Amino acid sequence: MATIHDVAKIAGVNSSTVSRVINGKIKVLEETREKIYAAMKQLDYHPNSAARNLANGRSNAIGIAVDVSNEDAFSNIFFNNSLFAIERIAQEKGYNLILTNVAMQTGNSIEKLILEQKVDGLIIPPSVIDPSLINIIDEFPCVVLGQPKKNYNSLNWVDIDNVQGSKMAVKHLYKQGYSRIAYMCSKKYTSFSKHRVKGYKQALENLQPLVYTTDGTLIHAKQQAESVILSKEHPDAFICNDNITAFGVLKALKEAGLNCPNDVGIVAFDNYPLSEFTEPQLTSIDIDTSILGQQAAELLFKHIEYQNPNQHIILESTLIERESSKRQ
Amino acid sequence: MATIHDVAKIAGVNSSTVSRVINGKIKVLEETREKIYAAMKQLDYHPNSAARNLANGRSNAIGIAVDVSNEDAFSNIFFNNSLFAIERIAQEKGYNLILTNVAMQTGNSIEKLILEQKVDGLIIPPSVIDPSLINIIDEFPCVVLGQPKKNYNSLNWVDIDNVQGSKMAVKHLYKQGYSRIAYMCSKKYTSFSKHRVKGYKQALENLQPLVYTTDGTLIHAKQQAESVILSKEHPDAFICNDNITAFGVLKALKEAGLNCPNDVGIVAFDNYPLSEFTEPQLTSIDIDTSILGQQAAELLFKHIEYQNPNQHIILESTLIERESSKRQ
DNA sequence: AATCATTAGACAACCGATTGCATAAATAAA
DNA sequence: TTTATTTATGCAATCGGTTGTCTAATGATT
Repeated sequence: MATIHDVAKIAGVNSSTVSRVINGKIKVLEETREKIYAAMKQLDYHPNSAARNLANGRSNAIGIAVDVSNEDAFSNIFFNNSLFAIERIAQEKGYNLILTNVAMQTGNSIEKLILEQKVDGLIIPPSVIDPSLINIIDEFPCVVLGQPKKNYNSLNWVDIDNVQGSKMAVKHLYKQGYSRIAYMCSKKYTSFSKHRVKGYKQALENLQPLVYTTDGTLIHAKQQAESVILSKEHPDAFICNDNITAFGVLKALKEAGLNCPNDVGIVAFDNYPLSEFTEPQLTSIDIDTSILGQQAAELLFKHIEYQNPNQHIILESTLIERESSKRQ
Repeated sequence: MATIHDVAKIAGVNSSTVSRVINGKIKVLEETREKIYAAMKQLDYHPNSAARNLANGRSNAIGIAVDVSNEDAFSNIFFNNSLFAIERIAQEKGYNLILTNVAMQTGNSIEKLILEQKVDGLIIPPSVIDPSLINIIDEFPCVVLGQPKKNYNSLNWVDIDNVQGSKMAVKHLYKQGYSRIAYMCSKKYTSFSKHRVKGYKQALENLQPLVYTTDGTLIHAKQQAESVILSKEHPDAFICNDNITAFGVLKALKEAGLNCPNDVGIVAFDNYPLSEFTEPQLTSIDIDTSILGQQAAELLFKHIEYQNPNQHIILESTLIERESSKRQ
């Protein structure tokens, strides 16, 4: 591969001049510029990124960490619109995107990405944050995709307003005449679920909360629902942590001979195309994960290019009323 | 950040010795080794990856290109198990994974990844291959995720046996007593669809093929199906290019008052958890995209670490019989 | 015409690793 | 004891860019 020195030789100038021309850091005679471009073309020159990174101390890459032990893409918010949005913005900025899954770690690669200077910034899920990582991150450009625990609140983060989402769901169900509202939570440990359950409990006010948890699979959601609706005083509405869970609950209701929405109502987080397909169609809390990713990326680049924005962004979610919560 | 020279100074040795100790390329006195490790620890030393890449001419990264203009993660095979599997293997090998979406390209970044030496190998979809890329790839380690066009057949690739999948579907439907089998194709231009349609046509033998295409959305699949089943001589079975399409067709059937499987049978590609949830449960052609990704990654590393394997791998798919193709 | 300012580009150090070669010390062989 | 061999480590070049500083040439100022 041709180097900058080869180009310089052919153009009859010094490599420093070539470098400055490439990076637009100098005024040169039109004639010189043309000779350089001609040489670059002739040699099909492309700057070596490692050399460039070494010289200017940047990697021109951002890292995105995900934490998924389970290959089921449906249940993983990162692997949908967020990731696309982040990739798009990185590309616009001329950055590469390095993807790493911390769940199947052989070393702690987030720390490696920072310490070996492989990335100029990071987008991470709340689940990977711990004191030792915090220690390393310090002022390193970083955005958390989801609200971290309170003691890590000085980090930049972007999140859906999950608390508000749950509250909307509860209020909506109340208004529709449901009174014994349960929460079917699909994944105990994510920050999303935690906040949703929190909002649910707050909105219930003095009533007794009913929270059930599943391992995230449709089957398990169905089983959980089955065991719940057997009792006489079963809930007359479920808020489901995601679409898959809702499908499981719906199926359980059908098999138990209960009508949704008349006997039991459902509101579900996520708003996949499939939620319009079910019978009844699912009332959903729509979270725009594409904007989530976009905001995270923009925050990150603010930090990289300018300074730590020290910002928290909470995105509103909207309730889309469909059939599953509308008694006839 | 501490450099190798800082470590060397503190350990009282030359940086070359530190380098060789780190890379295990030399026998040193136990005493020297200990001094070096102590210094590394003291300074919290981590080698700079750019310098390392520059010096040894490798990037320790592989690139994965995807070609998705549409954010709908459901319809995109890359973003599910394949990507996970690839990431896992890359991590095991100590490589980083650089993700790029060629569909929203501001430059042609696959070529950049190669020419600027940002990656040591590439996994690409068939859609991005063209003569100019071929020209650059030459003997560059590369694996295509999906079978490319015949004239690019010298590339390494991994694919599902889509032709066989369709054939299985047709034969299965015949055996179940269906005779007018249509193919509902969701995305015209992917190599997957092409081979599936091909297999479908071959298995039909002399019968007239009926191929309908959609834009990939559930809604459009439903509309297409509606327009088809109005005619008196409508198909009595559909092979659907993916689960989403099948859901659309199923919905159209229900609304038209046609019973599935008794009036119209369905076999669908993909085997998402949801296919067990529908009523009737979907007979599916299960393709293991996790193994697809794994094989692709393994092939790529063979090329990177050893030599061009010049290999094509075709993975069998299996038909999972459920209710949607079983007349009662 | 003499002086100063500006401009275009060259020189060389530097980024932080790796590695071929050289050398000193230690050990073995004669 | 001298020479040959092995072992442990140092020296310095190199990978391919970037950038601070210097110089020569050109132009402006008085």
